[in-house]
Amino acid sequence: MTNLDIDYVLKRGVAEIIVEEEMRALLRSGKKLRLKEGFDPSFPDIHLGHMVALRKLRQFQELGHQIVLIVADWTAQIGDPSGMSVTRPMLTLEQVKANAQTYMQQFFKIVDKKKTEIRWQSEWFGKFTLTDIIQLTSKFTVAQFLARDDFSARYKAEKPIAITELLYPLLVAYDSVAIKADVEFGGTDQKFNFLVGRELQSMVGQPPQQCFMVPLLVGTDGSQKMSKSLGNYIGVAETPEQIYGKVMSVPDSLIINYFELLTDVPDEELEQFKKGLDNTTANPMTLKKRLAREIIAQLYDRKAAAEAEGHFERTVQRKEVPEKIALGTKSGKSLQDYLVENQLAKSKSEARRLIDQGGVYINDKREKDVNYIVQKDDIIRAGKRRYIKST
RNA sequence: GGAGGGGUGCCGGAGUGGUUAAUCGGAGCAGACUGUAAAUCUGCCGCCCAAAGGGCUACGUAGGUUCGAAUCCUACCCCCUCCA
Repeated sequence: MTNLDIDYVLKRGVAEIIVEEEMRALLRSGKKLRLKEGFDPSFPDIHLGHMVALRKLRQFQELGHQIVLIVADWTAQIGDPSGMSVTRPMLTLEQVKANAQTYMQQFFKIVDKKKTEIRWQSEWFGKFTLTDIIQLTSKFTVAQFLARDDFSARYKAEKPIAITELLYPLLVAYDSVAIKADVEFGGTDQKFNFLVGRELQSMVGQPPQQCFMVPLLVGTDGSQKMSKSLGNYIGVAETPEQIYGKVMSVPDSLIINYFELLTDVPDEELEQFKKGLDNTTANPMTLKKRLAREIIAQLYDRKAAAEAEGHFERTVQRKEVPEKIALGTKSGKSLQDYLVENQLAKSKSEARRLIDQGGVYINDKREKDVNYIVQKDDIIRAGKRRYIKST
């Protein structure tokens, strides 16, 4: 991540910059820029989708700029309208603090802590009065807000839009004013919010922020954007083995995209990868292994990446029994009961199905008898890769 | 205040008296195949009984009609849209 040049930072893995020319001018000016990044404490887990923007923050830090991380303890209560999620539970102060803690642990795996300033929304919204809110809301019209993609889509689809949701972009925009942001970072789904921030800043006489948007990363299912609620995510806090495995399970069609957004493998090399995949001279598996290593190396280190790879090769590719196997409960029960007892199956019916379908192995031999009595030190494998050893 | 629409399994969404544990899609799980935990194909996919098979619970909640209800009736709760 050395000799970063501005073109690379502004082009690689970037969806849109508003306004690119102003952005370049700012970078040339030599000013230390304040880069805004918000975080919703109801969702403290960071996944690779977030990592795309965080990597950009990191690059800007290396160019000498300042990150301002905003803990959105107020807007968390509203919920980002783009999520269309159910009404959120109100978080207690302790929960918010705990989540912030968790979040930052993950955040600083990618972003440099020393060049980050942390601010809480409550610093300014805590003092907000009704007058402030009326002033703020009077600056925009309903039509402007309904123009926003997901609002209009929901409106047309006769889906509900809470009034507080209209407030969300305003509050986020005000954050930009409060911290005097020069640039705001996020996914393309944040465009509207960013633009409101930009507009609000100029209304109050601040130079308007630049909007730096990265593409939304597609999740491991290969179709929808990566998100925790869809279950198609790879969390940055997961173990190297988990990350490695999940990266390998990403559809082959996403390989190049992931390299582009999540690694610094040079563009020229990616060009070769692409050619190789197109004319099938490159094996997608090999590329994904590289991809997995690159990602893990950023979140942990090269060594962890190599180890995760070893683990994958042994357990998945060569189907070897892993070195360390969790110990199960006492032997002497029927296999069916034993699976349930050790949570390898949720119910007896499920255990039966698993056995009937040939998904259970005892000491490497498929066991089809649900009444097999589990012996001491049996190594039981349920499904592809869940192992347990009886005691 | 008025009018209308709706609440079904993890999610989406069919079904409007029996043949419905409930079409279908997605997710998930398993198997086969594969240089990948990719793709593809096949199967499973409420719970319980060793099983052929059987039993129990389930379609917002509570009652009712009926030999039989997710489907009909009554009350209640909740959600959405439109008009004002």
